[in-house]
Amino acid sequence: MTLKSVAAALNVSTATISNAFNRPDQLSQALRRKILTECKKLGYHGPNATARTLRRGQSDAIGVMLSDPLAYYFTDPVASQFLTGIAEVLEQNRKQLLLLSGAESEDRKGGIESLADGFIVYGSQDENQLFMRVLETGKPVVTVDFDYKDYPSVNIDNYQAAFNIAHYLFNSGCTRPVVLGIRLIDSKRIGRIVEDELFEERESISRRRLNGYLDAAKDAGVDLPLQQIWHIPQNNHQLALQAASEVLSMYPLPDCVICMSDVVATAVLNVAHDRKIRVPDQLKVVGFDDIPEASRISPSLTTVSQHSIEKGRMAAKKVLSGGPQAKTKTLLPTQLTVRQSS
Amino acid sequence: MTLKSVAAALNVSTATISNAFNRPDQLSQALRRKILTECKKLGYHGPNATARTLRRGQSDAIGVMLSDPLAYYFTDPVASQFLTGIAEVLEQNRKQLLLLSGAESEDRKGGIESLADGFIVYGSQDENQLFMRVLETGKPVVTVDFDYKDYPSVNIDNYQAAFNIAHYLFNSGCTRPVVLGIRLIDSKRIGRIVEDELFEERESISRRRLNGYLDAAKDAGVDLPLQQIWHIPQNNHQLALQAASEVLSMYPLPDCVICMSDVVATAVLNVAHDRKIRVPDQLKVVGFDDIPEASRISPSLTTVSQHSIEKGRMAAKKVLSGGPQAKTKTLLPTQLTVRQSS
DNA sequence: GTGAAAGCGCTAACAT
DNA sequence: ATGTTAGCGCTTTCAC
Repeated sequence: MTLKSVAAALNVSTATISNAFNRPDQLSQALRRKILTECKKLGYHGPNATARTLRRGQSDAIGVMLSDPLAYYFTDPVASQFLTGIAEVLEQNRKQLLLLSGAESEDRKGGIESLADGFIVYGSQDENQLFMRVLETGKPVVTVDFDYKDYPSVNIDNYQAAFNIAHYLFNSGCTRPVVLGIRLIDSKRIGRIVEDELFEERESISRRRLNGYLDAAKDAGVDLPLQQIWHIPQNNHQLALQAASEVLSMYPLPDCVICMSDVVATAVLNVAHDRKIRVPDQLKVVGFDDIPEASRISPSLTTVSQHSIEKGRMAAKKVLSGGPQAKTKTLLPTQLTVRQSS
Repeated sequence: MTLKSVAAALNVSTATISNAFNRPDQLSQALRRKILTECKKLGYHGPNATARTLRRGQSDAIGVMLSDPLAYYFTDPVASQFLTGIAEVLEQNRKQLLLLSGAESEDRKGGIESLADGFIVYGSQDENQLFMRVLETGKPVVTVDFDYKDYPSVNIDNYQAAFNIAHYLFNSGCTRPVVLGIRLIDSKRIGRIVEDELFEERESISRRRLNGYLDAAKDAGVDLPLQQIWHIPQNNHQLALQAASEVLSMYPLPDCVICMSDVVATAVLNVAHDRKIRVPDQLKVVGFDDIPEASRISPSLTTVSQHSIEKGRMAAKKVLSGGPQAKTKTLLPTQLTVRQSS
């Protein structure tokens, strides 16, 4: 069933069939209705999407690109919320959502850029080839959680938010903090940071947050030496449990654990619970993100609320409206949300 | 940059460029290497995916179709795990993942079927037009969590699993159960089921689970009348909280709440915690699915473990290997996982 | 080992 | 209001 065969069957030209589907004003109501009815009868459900895309040079799809493997999109609560926001807006605008992985294997990525009309790129893409290629297409690109040149972006102020929550903590009397960081260095191991590892100054989210914590400590006169800073290679509960387990074996116990994500913080809460460490009496715990579980868990989690769904919506709106007002860099607000864990 | 223009620039035919990318054996090593190098220099990153798809009639993408809006994919923990499993297998096999919503608006869905080489259809699709169209394509289709004619499928035995967990509960002395069901009837309201509403006998997951609970009750001589059965229109924490709140206001309190999902069960646990109802002493709570949060929450949740990730993997493997051994209906095992909440 | 050419299914400019 | 036609970028058969 192709447009052509349908045209033949109905004794009209292909253009007319095409118009019946795409430009109702180009033919009489009567004819259009008749065509549509016949098509349904024949089992023709509209123009082939691929051919249409090729011809129009437009796919009605927006690509969302992450540097991690695809599975991460579904596993991480923050990524999930972000995607929820995107999906919502795209659906309203009748666009398809194409999930792209920057970790795509070298040979597989050929020509993928042409499948989408615009791209939302989530998370830093140093050296990612696919990202560079996407930029070359000249199609709308919005970066999220990082900045690239003059491209529009959606971000939060990671430094300030981190500063604020640490500041709050140090103000409530914490003096022996531990920081649980994510991807602070390029290593698969879990553990303390060693001096020179932190040397390379990348502009990652983690680094910004760390700087916020560090400055807040300095401000408050709290000692936060390198060996109190831990690295977890990925934001994942399993790994976080392991790190938490080690951290809560320290003697003396820290009086607070500052986590770079709620996923990590919930793991700390779990371990503390198992070991009968009382939160917040003996130990305060704070996270970052405000994922849904943060308010459900007991004790509920003090954290930095960032509206990840809104981030997704915002990013989607920006790619869709290629207009100049969308060419801006947006900084979404965050908020310190104090709950039971501190 | 098109294959043609590259061919012109390098003074070879388009076929040769195409071969350089797709069939290394069709030209000399030397020439191929040279072409590839030149292409990189010119900024040509491989054949346009759309044109390639059109010409080959193959997209290297697998469509995953859900009856709910796209956002649901990312919001529901079970769907997320399922997708994680799919993504894993597809990535290994270098296929793209195309998220499709059965709730696609009428006019938007034209020709989408052609975008994927095969389909995984998740959750019952009564009357869904897109589903019917997908079937018409003749491409591989795997149904998950429901069956359709002779198509291959991946399922669990919902009846038996539900029977088992209820049986266990009634054996541990519960006599005043409440069931919290999801989409038992076609209504947006939260509340008890009224007699005739349940009349229409659909083959939904919920209905199978309900039948399992009901038969287990009968078996154990426990009274489980219709007015102890509640309906929640969607598997979502918010709605579940509301239902839980009403259920836990009953007097006398039920001695157990049987939930059709862990999302609902965690909501019950939350409300119980707020009201200082002691679980499991005063109230036992069980769920279904075994989502990650089920083992983390306190008290941890007794539930039916189904390996949703494996379900995804299985489904993906089936679509990919169109072979006859994949034409079977698979029933994945489930397991009663007893934890603190009962 | 390499090139010429047909055509995948469609849309849009132009002609009638 | 409807029809004719070129061509989107590619792959593949066939000829050389």
